[in-house]
Amino acid sequence: MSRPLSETKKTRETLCRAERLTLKRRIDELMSQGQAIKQPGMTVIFKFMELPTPFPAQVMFSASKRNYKRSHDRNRIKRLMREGYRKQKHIVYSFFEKHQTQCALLFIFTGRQLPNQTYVHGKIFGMLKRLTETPPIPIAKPSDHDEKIQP
RNA sequence: AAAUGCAAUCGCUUCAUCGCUCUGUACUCGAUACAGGGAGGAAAGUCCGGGCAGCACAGGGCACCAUACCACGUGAAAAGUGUGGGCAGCAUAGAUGUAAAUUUAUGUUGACAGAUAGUGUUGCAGAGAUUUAGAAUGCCGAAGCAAACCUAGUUUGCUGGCGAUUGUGAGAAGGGGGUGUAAGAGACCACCGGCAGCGAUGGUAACAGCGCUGGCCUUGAUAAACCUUAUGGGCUGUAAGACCAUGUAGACCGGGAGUAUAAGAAGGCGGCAACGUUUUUUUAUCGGAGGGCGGCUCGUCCGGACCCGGAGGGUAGGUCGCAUUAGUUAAAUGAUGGAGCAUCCAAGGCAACUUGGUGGACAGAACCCGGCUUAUAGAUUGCAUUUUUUU
RNA sequence: GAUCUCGUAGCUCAGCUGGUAGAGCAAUACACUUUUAAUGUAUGGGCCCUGGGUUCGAGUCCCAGCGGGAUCA
Repeated sequence: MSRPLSETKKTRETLCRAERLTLKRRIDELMSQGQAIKQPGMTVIFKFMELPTPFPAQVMFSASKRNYKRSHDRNRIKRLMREGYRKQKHIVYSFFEKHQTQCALLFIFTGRQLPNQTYVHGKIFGMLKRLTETPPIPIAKPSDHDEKIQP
């Protein structure tokens, strides 16, 4: 499963399919058992679990249909979030690799108005910084459900 | 030149860096490198239709639904749509005319068959709303009866006659004129108008104008009320459907039906044999129970023993369907910067324009195709009308 | 992707074959009561989701849109 990655692949600012969360069963598990970090405008749900990918994390992005009726608005928000994550993912990648773990991430945009790139970029940066402050759980052990959300 | 209406087209361009998706090729097989493709006019709404799939192979009649001026394309097709035409309405302009109006041209709009096949509805108002209606305001005093008087008659009242006038209403039984009459009325006459029928002419046709009738004129509106006529339509929908994998209950309850007939072949058993019996299978006849052809019925097909209903149990993963160079299964087109081109704002200028700033309409394919509808900053082109300016 | 329903007073709903808008609760005022509640009487409140069309006349019929809700193997 986990083939050793070349050093260039890890450091380059890419986001291919193996780095995205695509399986319905795993998404359901993340939604029901994951922990959440909330900030105004954005929420992150994450869970340390074993993933069928050489990358240390898999990610997905979402925007609520209730706040954004039009599909092109939701598409744009997801594209902006994907761009921000792509540029800054090395922050969490190095952190996860140091602790020998894998993590599933779900970014939910909860704002009301259509944002621009700099706003989303800053939000993603703050989120990733706070992720590095959480105590990671090695993938060998089952995750603890009753863990408190970090302030 | 501007504005408005209609029709049509476009709807940011380009460069650099980073990144996404599909296909192909290469090798050290990493999801690495290279090459190529990569969102609209509406992709939207799902309002119509087709491809395609299932319901047995998609049959007849009724019911139901849809459509409705004509010709030619497109289409399986009523349709829809394109081009051209006919008719009707509206607007503008011109001509004739005192005027009402008529007519011509241009533009534009029209769910544009039938109300003389039948049924229904037509509130309120009004005398009366469609079986030759009705008498409120009215007109008449010819005819009949009665009374009075100045008694061959006149007046008044009642019976009566009338449908012109006023008024109501969306709509009141063709128009104004004459004859006629007690008063009146298409009751009659000429003209005009409408409808129907017939005839010939022009046109492929819709239709047009013309002529004729001892014809009808008592016959409003509504079919987007039922309906009539003509034409078309079987129903359900890609969550259709096919295959693989996993799993389960051929169990339970209620109801119904009962294992056909004949011939041939093969095997088993009994018997010395003829033969008998039983199982499997083929053909022919019959086709009960029940079911299908999603409304009913006819007709037809399946059905050789199980069928119908109830209540439950189980699985809910994958591949195909699925794309002629967009293409996926949490679903790809983005970000940043530079230059240009629009919009908007501010300042300057008589103006062309200059400087600075802002910053790009509606909107994102999910099986495909055609039509319709809706959203749309702005730009361009054509036609028509109006206004102003110049020649 | 497909199929189907519903928009009427502040709320929940009637309104059948077209004729001009109704019920219950709520609100306001008055009466009763020391006061409130309950009760009784009266009153107001609607561009019938929006825009066109048919018709003398549309909540109702037809067309298009907007918004809510439900279902599918």
